[in-house]
Amino acid sequence: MPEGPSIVILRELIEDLHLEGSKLVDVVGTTELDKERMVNQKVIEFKTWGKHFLICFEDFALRIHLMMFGSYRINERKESKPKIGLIFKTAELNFYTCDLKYIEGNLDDTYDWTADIMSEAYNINHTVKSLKEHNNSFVCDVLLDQDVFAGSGNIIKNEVLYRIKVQPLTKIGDLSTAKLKSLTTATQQYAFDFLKWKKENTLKKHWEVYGKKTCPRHHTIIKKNLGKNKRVSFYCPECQKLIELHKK
DNA sequence: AAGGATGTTGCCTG
DNA sequence: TCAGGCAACATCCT
Repeated sequence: MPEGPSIVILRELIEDLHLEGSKLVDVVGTTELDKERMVNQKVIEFKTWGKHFLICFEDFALRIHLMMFGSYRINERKESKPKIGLIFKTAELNFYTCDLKYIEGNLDDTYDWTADIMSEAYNINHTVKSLKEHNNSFVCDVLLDQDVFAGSGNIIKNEVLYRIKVQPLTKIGDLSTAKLKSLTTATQQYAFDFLKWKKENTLKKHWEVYGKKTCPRHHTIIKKNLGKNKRVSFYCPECQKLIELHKK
């Protein structure tokens, strides 16, 4: 389910219901969280930060993270009980298998919006700067680091690396500033392509390496668990060579 | 139909 | 001591 663009789709679907300003009539679900706290509270806004979906109230927010297996239903219910169900007078939002948490106070104190690849506040120079604090990290790890690229996930990671022709085990310190800039812009660009394709239901069709056997240039793709997190990487050893070519 | 996967945290161990 | 490994959470598709 998740990766930033999918969470943006969720926010847009919910924004279409125009629930901002309305109060929660009831809150149900199997969560251990204090559900009463939200009853009769007015929702100010729905926001996203990376893979986080945020329901903002006067002085706190509910953070919903769909993790790997999360799902939701809008004005519908699944067979199973929701982890949390938010009942409004005119609508209900049900979330399943998700991680829930209250964020206290101003969200700006918790979230750096300039790191969110889907945000209008996303800032290329700021991201290049934070990349340079990870000179010794592999690019495949950094592309999953939510403090650097909030909202990027394993699909985005693999597709971006193919687009910019960088091998997953390249160290950030071995990339020129210009290449770091391409990495940063390509991640944002791919995220918005992902969003568009996901809406059209054509996302899979556009994958160039993720889940593929051969790349668009017909080379055999390598599938391997790489980096400190050992997440699966798909890459083309021909198109993405591990060389110092990018060093200036 | 078993196995793997768009994710993250926190505990255990050496 | 702390980094790395790995289980846990729980679902759906192939």
